[in-house]
Amino acid sequence: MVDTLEAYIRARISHNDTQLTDVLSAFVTRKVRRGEMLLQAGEVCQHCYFVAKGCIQVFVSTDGGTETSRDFVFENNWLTDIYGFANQQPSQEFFRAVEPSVVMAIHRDQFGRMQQQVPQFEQIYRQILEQSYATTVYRVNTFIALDALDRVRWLMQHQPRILSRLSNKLVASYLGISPETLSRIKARL
Amino acid sequence: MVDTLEAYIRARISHNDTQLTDVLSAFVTRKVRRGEMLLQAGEVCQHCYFVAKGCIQVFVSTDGGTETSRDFVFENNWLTDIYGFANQQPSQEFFRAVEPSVVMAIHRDQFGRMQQQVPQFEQIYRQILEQSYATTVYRVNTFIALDALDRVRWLMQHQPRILSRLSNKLVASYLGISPETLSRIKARL
DNA sequence: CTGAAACGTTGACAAAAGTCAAGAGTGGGG
DNA sequence: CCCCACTCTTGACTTTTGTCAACGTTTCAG
Repeated sequence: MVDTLEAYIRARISHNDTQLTDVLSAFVTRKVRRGEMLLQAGEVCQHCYFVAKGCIQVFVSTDGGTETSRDFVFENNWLTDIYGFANQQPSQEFFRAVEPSVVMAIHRDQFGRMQQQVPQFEQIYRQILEQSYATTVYRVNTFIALDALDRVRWLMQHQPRILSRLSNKLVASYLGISPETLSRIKARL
Repeated sequence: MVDTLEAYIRARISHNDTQLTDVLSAFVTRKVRRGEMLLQAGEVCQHCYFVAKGCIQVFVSTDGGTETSRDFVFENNWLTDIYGFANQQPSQEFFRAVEPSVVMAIHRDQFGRMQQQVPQFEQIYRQILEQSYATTVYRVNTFIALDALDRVRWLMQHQPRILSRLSNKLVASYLGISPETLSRIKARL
């Protein structure tokens, strides 16, 4: 699975092979079973993950037990509680594999070391940060304004993968609507 | 107004006075009238602003003309379309002064120069990025799950300034509810 | 100061979405 | 490969929120 990560990095930064090997060896491969948690709310996130296979749900849980998904991270994407990871603050979110998954994990300490040793690593971090931020801003702008129907339409246009690959229950938790409403909306499209 | 920015920077980075002067001189002071736009959707954001006084509304506009506010940036905070600013992409958002305001503007070219010349500048940028990201994540997690009443309660707890300082219409556009609903909710609290 | 334009409040009604329940369908762990 | 737990769908009903309208209040630009 390290090849997925290697390809990702090769495509993005200039490098020499020694450095690339160094970077790759800082990552640990980890299999995650369906339903298994990678991070619990309240925990301080110590790892940055590259999802090599599968899908990780990022969600919050209310007192009533309702779960709301902020994001689904598929293969070839990064996953971490960025703010908590950088500032050693407890996470408010949970990470859970919703498919059998494989992640490449780098510990915070190694991550810091890499940032100092490999300048391009810093660049990648900033790219991830900027990209994640842009995605989240987009999500706020879209969803505060739209009703249930338009949210589904938006998802069909911008994230069809979420609709086709995940259960209605999960999709509904991403859209902030009930599964029943989602079911009815899909029926009349 | 440059003193506001100077205090902000002094409080955050180690420096020598020559560097600080260099940094400050890269900024241009600009008065913004109430209602005046600092950025139009579709435009590429060329500046990073430090709001020294007043309040800038960050919002999107739907085809129907409905405006939804993603953020209100008060004095002592940074304002830019981060993704578009960094990647020279058109903005989807508008920036508008909702109070008579004063901003300190730094052009993208100067910004890049400062990042190279003053290492701490890079740190500040990353801080802003991480902070903005965290805020936006918080907003998504909160609002997708909550109904109108709980959104208002959340705002009272976390952003009372928005409630007390801005008009009901603006607050409603931030909460994603109608002004009438907000008015009714406030009446029975 | 002042008046026009925007804003806030309230009521009546309509539309959207949630809740609860029950039965059919499905998928993945053993 | 099969069965059980979970999910999906549909219906009936309730609750929440939006919309439209009317009118009083505020605000700020000239």
